[in-house]
Amino acid sequence: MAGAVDLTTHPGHLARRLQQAHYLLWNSMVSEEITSPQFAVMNALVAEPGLDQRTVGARVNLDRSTIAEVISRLGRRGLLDKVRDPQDGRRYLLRLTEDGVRTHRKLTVRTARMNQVFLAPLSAEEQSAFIELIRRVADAAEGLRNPGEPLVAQS
Amino acid sequence: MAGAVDLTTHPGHLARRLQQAHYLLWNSMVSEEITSPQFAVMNALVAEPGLDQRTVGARVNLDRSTIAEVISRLGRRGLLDKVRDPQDGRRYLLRLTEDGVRTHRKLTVRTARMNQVFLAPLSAEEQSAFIELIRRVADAAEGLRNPGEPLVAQS
DNA sequence: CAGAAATAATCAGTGCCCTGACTAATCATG
DNA sequence: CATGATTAGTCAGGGCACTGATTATTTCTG
Repeated sequence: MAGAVDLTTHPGHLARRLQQAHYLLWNSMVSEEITSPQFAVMNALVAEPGLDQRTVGARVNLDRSTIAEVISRLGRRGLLDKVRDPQDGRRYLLRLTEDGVRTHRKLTVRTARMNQVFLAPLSAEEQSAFIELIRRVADAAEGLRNPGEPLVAQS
Repeated sequence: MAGAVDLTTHPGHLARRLQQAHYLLWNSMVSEEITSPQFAVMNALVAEPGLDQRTVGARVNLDRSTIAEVISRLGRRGLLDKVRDPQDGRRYLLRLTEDGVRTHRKLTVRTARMNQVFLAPLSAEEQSAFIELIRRVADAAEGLRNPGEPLVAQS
């Protein structure tokens, strides 16, 4: 074992394991059709209908290429509509269809149940700490890449 | 915003963001050639040379398909050797090449630096808590899928 | 020892995630 | 108002991650 490190102390390796574990739990408890990133996009459009792709991507932390794929899949399933912005011909304005809204509502319930199961091994205080610590590390790391961009809206 | 949930309280969404943030930091601070999962595989083979694919996968939490791809890439770059097990013709026995060992050693140093930067926003106590909480949640969620399999070696 | 069950690896198919190069539309400046 | 810079979206390419089906080998059992 000369030279090997203990990966269970490496946050990156743990982050990957955590994400995979969540992926599997989502599949078994929430949906086999809609993925967690797809739900995040739908959720952003429930909060703010009519956003363009780029902005949705910023809201849910998906880059321009990935958001395009996710949106194309949601569109193919009839959960979302794309319309050219008449004011700005580069943009597509996105909004959920009736079906999309219904699906989002249904998954919201299941997601809450899944979150409980996922966090069940922790006490209530630990759950809050867990959420807060991850958020701080993720925020900081994301901030390293977008040095200029303020996190709160800038008018 | 009727019906939208706050994703910053959803551990799954945070896990994805954390993993992505780590991916980007790895790319800029450790290597653009070798990925974090590839490093994990190499590390497992430094610890236990001669493992077969399946077992390496179990050590680093990668499924049979993914581990095959990762190993194939490492093989193509000359970092790892695959030899049929003479005792069991189904298995491939894996071990790093000289170059693989050298590369692992070099990345180990950089990985340690990256971990410091990644965790820098947390105090020392928070860093320990962060690691421990993620590990407990990931362990528990992984346990949900492999009900029978004990976590420690079983003879 | 032959047929059945189990196991290691592969393959096809889907989806997420990034980068770099490209197109089309808009905006800003001279 | 024309040219250049910026911006929204697409596309090609590489890598990670899963499932279900298939192949080859070994093991278990009658």
